[in-house]
Amino acid sequence: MNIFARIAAALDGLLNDMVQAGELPAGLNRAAVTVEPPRDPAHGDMATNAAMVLAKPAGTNPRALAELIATRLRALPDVEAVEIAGPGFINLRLVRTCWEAELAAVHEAGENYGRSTMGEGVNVNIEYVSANPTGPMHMGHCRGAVVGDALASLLQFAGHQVTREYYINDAGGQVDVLARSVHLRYREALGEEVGEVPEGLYPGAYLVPVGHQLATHYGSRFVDAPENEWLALFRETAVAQMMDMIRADLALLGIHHDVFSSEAALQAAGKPEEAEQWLREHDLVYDGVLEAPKGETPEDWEPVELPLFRSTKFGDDQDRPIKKSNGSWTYFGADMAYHFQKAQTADQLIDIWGADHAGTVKRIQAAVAALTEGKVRFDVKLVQMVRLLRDGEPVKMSKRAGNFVTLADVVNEVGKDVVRFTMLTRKADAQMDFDFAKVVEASKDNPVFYVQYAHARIASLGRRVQETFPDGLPAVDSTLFGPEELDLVKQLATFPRVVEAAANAREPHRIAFYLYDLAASFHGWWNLGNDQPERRVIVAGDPALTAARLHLSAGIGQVIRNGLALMGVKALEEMN
RNA sequence: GGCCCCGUAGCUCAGCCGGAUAGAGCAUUCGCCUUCUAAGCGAAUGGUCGCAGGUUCGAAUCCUGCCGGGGUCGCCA
Repeated sequence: MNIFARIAAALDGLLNDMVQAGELPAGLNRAAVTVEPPRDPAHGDMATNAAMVLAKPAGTNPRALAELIATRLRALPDVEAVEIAGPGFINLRLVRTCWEAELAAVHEAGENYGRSTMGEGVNVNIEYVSANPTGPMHMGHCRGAVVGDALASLLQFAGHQVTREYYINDAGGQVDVLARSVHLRYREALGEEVGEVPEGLYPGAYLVPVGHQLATHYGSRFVDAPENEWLALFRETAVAQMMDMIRADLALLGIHHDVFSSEAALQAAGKPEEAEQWLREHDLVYDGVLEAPKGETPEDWEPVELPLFRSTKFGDDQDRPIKKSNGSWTYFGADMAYHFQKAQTADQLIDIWGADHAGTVKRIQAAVAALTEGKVRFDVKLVQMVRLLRDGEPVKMSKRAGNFVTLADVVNEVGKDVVRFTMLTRKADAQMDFDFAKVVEASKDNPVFYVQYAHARIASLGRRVQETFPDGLPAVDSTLFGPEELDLVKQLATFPRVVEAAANAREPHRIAFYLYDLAASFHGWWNLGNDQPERRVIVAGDPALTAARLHLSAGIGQVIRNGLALMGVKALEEMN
């Protein structure tokens, strides 16, 4: 239990005592009562809003109630001072041994410091990436991949059972296009002059080897054969190889999914039919005709009767077709069944989507709400687009000739850790720029560098201290800490809170911001030693002080490593 | 036209399930250092939190309506 939760629990117990003593009515809802660090550290170590929240339902005023609570808080052994301020805040200051103990707890827990049981083992399925298996990963997929993966790690660390899943869209028209593109490369491999790849087919050279392989394997038997004889075979072969490429690309980023689900397999197993039947029985699917979209009507608009899901019952603007007029499933129809399937084994679902699919969020949430009867928490996290820049100039990309920036290109240029960290330096639903020059810049305004630099400085201490104190150091005496050192410990102590809050909000970027703040505090502390050698971590001639400061530094390093681990970034031992 | 996201300092962005004088980096200005604890350090200036209402003891945060930017819009994935 972290230090804030511990004080919150003590407060809760003390409120119970007040009920017993008749100072508070029984049965008050305490859900809104918080214990958190105040915005201004001058107010103390922690603040609670208990008096303000409970005063009205208790029929008293905040200041009077605060007095009663404060009296009991003062009796707690961890509490050094209590003050009432503003409209009824209760500010408390903890005894310093609390913080000394917290630093010890960082060392004791090590890589587990910050781990939480908040998730209570709840089973969360998080689906991310799910790029179409028609080519290598490009930068458009990158952000969602990193955000999804970091969120998965974060939820795990916060006590959830996490499944990382990838949905392979191997059943739609695009994979047929892929198969036809491969057929062209297959003919090419057999010596045919194919010239320029026709419009509408995938031009990328990455399909050449697939064509070669098919040519080697099957010879010329499919060259002039009708499409129905080779389409499925070519499609499956191509998809399998594209997925190998995608897995390799993801591996470059350190991403490994637990489950790969195939849309084709889902359909072959009759899952969409099952979902449809269940929905029809509950009058949530009916056969109907949609109105033409408002605004401009498409020229080729023809009213058709289709099986429609009543998503309007769940807040969508329009009911949505689950099958096309040719009888095959729409993407939504299959996706609905897919989510239904995921909900069989998971307590909560999360999808990470590109913002270009924002328009379809309501219908899938409606479908999940319908099929699970509202029992499964389901979040769709939208990840906004990333603009690629080189020295401030937008990187030109044309889809033609496969001239797009691939994920592999970027990772090879700036490195996995830089890509991952940078993708987490904005909240997911805000657009961001990725400038090749800036992300590798060695300066204070590059958070990647700044955090890594802090860790490298700490790591350097371990190497250097042996030169200064070859005979070793005495045991740690944390009573030697001054206010600056204690402030750093207090900042470390908020890490478990940040983890829980970030997991709860499904916002992994908060870890990155926390680490940046922590690094900034560390650098500030470190810089005190610039003009005052006695303020350095390693103080020649003072082994006791050195031991204490080294202990704190190592604690900071530990928390930085733990945060970076959640982001999937390796901490550097030295800068190069 | 509908829907979704965003709108906070000159710029790029944080702001934790509403909380006490709204934060950081860059830029600007002013000092310091020119170092071997490495690619600077310290400080100051700077904001009607897009606008207008509403809910609340209390709103950048929640609700409604506008304005501006981006995205998306029948059976594509």
